Amino acid sequence: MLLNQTAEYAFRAMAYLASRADLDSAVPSAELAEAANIPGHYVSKVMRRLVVAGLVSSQRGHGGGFRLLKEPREISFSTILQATDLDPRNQRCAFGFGQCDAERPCHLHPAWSRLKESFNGWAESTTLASVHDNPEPWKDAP
Amino acid sequence: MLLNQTAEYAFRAMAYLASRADLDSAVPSAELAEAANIPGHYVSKVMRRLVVAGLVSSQRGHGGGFRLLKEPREISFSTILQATDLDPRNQRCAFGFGQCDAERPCHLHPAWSRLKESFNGWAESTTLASVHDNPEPWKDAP
DNA sequence: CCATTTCCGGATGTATAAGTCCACTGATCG
DNA sequence: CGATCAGTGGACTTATACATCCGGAAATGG
Repeated sequence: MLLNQTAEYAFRAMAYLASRADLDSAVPSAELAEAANIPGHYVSKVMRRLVVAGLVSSQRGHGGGFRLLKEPREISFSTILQATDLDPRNQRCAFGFGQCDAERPCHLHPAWSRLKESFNGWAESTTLASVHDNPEPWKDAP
Repeated sequence: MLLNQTAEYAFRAMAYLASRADLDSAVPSAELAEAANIPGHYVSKVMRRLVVAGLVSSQRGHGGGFRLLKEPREISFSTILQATDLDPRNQRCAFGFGQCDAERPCHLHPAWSRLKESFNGWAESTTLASVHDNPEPWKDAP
């Protein structure tokens, strides 16, 4: 619930990119797969979305790989979710029917709005800079 | 995202049960399917979970159906989520690996905790009583 | 009792997400 | 240039959630 598998991968990959000392060096997909615990052959699928969304750049050939296009603190979780087609902004009301909206709300619409607002707030106010909030390095994971 | 399809059905079914004037009369699955917009043959699957969880009772035979076992205000969204195997309390950290927990948190664990706390708070503080917050009746949906 | 109603639950089918595979393209280095 | 490296993207397979089907069991009413 909350996040799907592909979004999780995207977050971990982005967090890994943001956690490295040299943000300008390229990280090949094999390293990303290992570091962010993403199935080897699935990395390219995940990263492609982030490239298309303009969050990371990709480079082919020797010495190529992926790198962040912005500062970690400029990349909100919301933009990562948008890149993985989970844009929290256009989620329909889970409780009403197709036509439930602000003008013709269902019985539970206020409850839905509260949830959505709090999720949106979280996604927009949290950025990759929070990678540095926590001292535990990724490498500690066995 | 946020809620899966089965959980949505469960919420709508529960909301319909809570919305009726006579809470003690039984509602057959055919009526639930119609009212809560659940695929006809899938209603029993959804309702079974709610029965097992002790939120509703079921009765077979003529005049049978489902009815709430508690007052709407006693039924929190959290208990409905638990009934549909989406217990928000035991969701692992989406950002860390398998071994990410409070003692050995990953880089993004604080961000995850904030999200989880806010979701838990919402699910526990919202009840089916909120069905009456909104004047729009379900029947208005074409 | 018997007929009917309604839930029960396993077996089965379908849609979508997740994951794999591979031939291709572009970049780099010697 | 030729060898190698690394992302690209389409085709394919697998896993999981969603949905359907149907025989059966309990409850009710006549």
